[in-house]
Amino acid sequence: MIAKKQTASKTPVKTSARKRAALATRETILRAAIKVFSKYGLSGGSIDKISHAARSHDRMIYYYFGNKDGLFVAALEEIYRRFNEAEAKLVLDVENAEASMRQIIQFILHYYRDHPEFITILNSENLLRGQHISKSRTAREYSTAAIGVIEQTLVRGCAQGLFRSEIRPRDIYLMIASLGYFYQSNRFTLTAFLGENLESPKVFAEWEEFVTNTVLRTIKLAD
Amino acid sequence: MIAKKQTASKTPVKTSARKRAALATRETILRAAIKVFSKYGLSGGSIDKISHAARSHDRMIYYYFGNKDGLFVAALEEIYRRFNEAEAKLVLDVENAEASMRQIIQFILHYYRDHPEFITILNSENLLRGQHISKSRTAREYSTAAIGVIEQTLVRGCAQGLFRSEIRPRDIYLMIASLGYFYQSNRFTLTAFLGENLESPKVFAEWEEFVTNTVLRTIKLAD
Amino acid sequence: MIAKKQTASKTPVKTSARKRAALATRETILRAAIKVFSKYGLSGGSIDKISHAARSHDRMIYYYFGNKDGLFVAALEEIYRRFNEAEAKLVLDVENAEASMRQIIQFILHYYRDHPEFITILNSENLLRGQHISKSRTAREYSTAAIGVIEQTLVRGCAQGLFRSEIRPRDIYLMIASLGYFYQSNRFTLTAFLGENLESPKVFAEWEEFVTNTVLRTIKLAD
Amino acid sequence: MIAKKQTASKTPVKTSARKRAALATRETILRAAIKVFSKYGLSGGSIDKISHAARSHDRMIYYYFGNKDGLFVAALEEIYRRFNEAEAKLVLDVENAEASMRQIIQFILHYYRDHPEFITILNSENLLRGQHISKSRTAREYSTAAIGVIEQTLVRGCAQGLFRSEIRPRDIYLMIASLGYFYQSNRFTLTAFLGENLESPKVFAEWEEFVTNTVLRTIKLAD
DNA sequence: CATGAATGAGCTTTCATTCAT
DNA sequence: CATGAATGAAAGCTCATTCAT
Repeated sequence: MIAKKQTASKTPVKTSARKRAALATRETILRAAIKVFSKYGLSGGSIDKISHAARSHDRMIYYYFGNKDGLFVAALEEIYRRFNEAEAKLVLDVENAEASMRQIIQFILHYYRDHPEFITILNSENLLRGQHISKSRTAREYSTAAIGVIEQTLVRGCAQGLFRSEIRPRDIYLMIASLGYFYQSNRFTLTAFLGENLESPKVFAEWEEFVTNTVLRTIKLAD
Repeated sequence: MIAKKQTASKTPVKTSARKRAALATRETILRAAIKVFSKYGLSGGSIDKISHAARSHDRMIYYYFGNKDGLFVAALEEIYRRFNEAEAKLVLDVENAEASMRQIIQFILHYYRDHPEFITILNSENLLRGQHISKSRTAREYSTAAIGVIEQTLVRGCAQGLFRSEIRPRDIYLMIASLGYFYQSNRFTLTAFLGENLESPKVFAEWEEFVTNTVLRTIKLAD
Repeated sequence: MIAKKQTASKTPVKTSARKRAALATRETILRAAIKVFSKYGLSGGSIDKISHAARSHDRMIYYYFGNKDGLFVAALEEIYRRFNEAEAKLVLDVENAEASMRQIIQFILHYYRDHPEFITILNSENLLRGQHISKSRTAREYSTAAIGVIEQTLVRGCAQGLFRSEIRPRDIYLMIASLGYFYQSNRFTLTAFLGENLESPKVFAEWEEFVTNTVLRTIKLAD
Repeated sequence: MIAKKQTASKTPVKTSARKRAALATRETILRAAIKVFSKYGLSGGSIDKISHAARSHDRMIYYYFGNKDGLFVAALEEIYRRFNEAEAKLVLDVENAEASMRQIIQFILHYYRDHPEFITILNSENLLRGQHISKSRTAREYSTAAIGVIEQTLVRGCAQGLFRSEIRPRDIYLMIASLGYFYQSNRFTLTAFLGENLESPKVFAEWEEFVTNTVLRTIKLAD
């Protein structure tokens, strides 16, 4: 019933081949699950589709993740983890607050564009009214990091006399996320709606520029 | 085999009781479908759940909508129709461009807040990569209206020397929609993420103000 | 419940347009039923497929034929009727018994080839263990005619000192029917089985010749 | 998702009890399928009827045969296999070609009489225009054997100066099959048609004699 | 660590048929 | 004479999950 978590090895020096194989199976299933859930949603992404995509067996999913919900939770945590990992690698120009902010905006918009599974799985979770994420302890930790980066940049910009002081980091985070997320999440209906292909590089680049200008206009002091 | 569309009656003066009842059945099913699809998504929203919610029978769904996809398309077009209908009722203060813009922003944000089915069904459609909307002829017509309102307001503001002229109406439409949509669509994961209840009236009001200020800051000429 | 038969008009001189239209509907449905039952069998040939093929409505089938079984019975009797009608048009060379027999064989083999629905519907009825035909009064009448033609020819051949006298007409009828029917009825499995396309004109012509020779060899006195 | 064929065990010495039980399940289903398809045809023979007849569950049919078509193909191949198996057991009197031919005719006619499922399932397949058999690799192999027996007998009879040399084995095969098959396949409509019960042993025996005499008359040299 | 077998409930869809006008 | 609306049962098939090794 209860999913077995990939526990830390007691003998860290020499992991047995068996254990490594097991981890590989677990990872393969998880990767497949992310792909399938991303494409079909939670109810549309069947255990069968996933085990097949992972070239494994239904039974293994129950072995490693307990049940379908357990697998979905693991998928959800994994996509958050990946986003965080990517963000941690972001090297900002500490000298230049505006450049930093541009980098952050670019990072978020590009991450959303290049990781559609991040968006679709989050949407699935929101369709379920966040019933999994609310139980997860890891979610909050990740948010602190994400907003932290923005906060530091805003503080630096303020100190340099470039940015407005009354701006809340959380609002800027939401603003950038909104402008990046909605564009990707709804690109299919928007494409039909606007009669313009939002997946074209040119259209995306224009949007990126608009977002960057708008965010900076929001946080910068008037010249 | 073929879904019957609710066609205009040939004898408009005297609609028979049966015909009225039939329309009612169709409407009841459609309303139930919107609710169920909204709550469970396309694959999660079973025909059975819908017919039960409509106090009708599975068979009638096929009678009126052909198949599940046909019903989903009808639901999709209906939520667009409703949004458009609501927007058409919006009475703007033509004298005051800034007030107009505030009204538009408020309308959109409130509409998203009060019609979660609009958001979840659009998300479902985007999960399916827009496979239904791309076939719909009505989508484009609706968009023209939605952006048209913004365009007129921008033009008026420009003429009055209040707004910047280089702003594209489509960008402002996307901006407002993004800021309103993402907040609602992702409110569950965001609530867990931020540790702040985005459904609280106070938090919503603050966001509304932020969005309004930000959009106006974007379009207004510097004082 | 009970199918309404196409009753004889009370005013035979002047059939009303309405009545003619009704007959047309009935005939169209019957023709469509024969096609559909022929292609899909009784259980595979749905009321819906038939009414659609007839460009009519399900309800009309019940109006004219009572229920699905009634329609099948009508189809069955119609294909027998058509066969009989065609046979009645057969003009035999009364002077020459052997030529007559050749004509009969050719007629049967060609009729089976050109009317696959005759074969498939009979097969459907036999799958149902003849449950419809056993109730039909018309079947026996038809058989008398069919065998009668063969009997007359055999008798003439006998009188002319050409044919053996101990031959039973019923056996010859069964023989010709067997050799013609099996070839057509099982042509798909035989084609796979023999690796030879039984639908090719050349292969059919060879079979026709073989059948003719064999039947004549059976009934003719040794020279 | 994919039908599992009953593969040869990797450890042939010691088959587990579970594996044996599984094979039994598969076999029971297959046997039930043959009975049900035989009685109701392909579309009339429902999965439910079959699983019930096999005292198993719907689900197991999909587990072992993939889908209904897969089950039908298995049934089709099985009845061919059985016929072939029975024919292989046929011990012919090699010294006497005429006796051999009588044995072959008797075997075929009796097999058709005693295995009505062979006939009805073949008819079902022909209704479907041979869509399954054409994909089967085994069909051709069986035919070679069936005709081979006749060919050998004809060759021997020729060598003994008893049979005509210009006779093609394939025609004789078709002739015997036709005369045996049609009689059984259409016995219900023929019974109504002829007013004679073709299932009575006496009538069958007479037909068997007629067929034997006719075939021999066809292949034998005139005395 | 892995797997083949089994299960029962649920899925979307089609069936033949009847009702009310 | 014809038709749109309605119905309940059953169809083929997939679902998440557990059992026995």
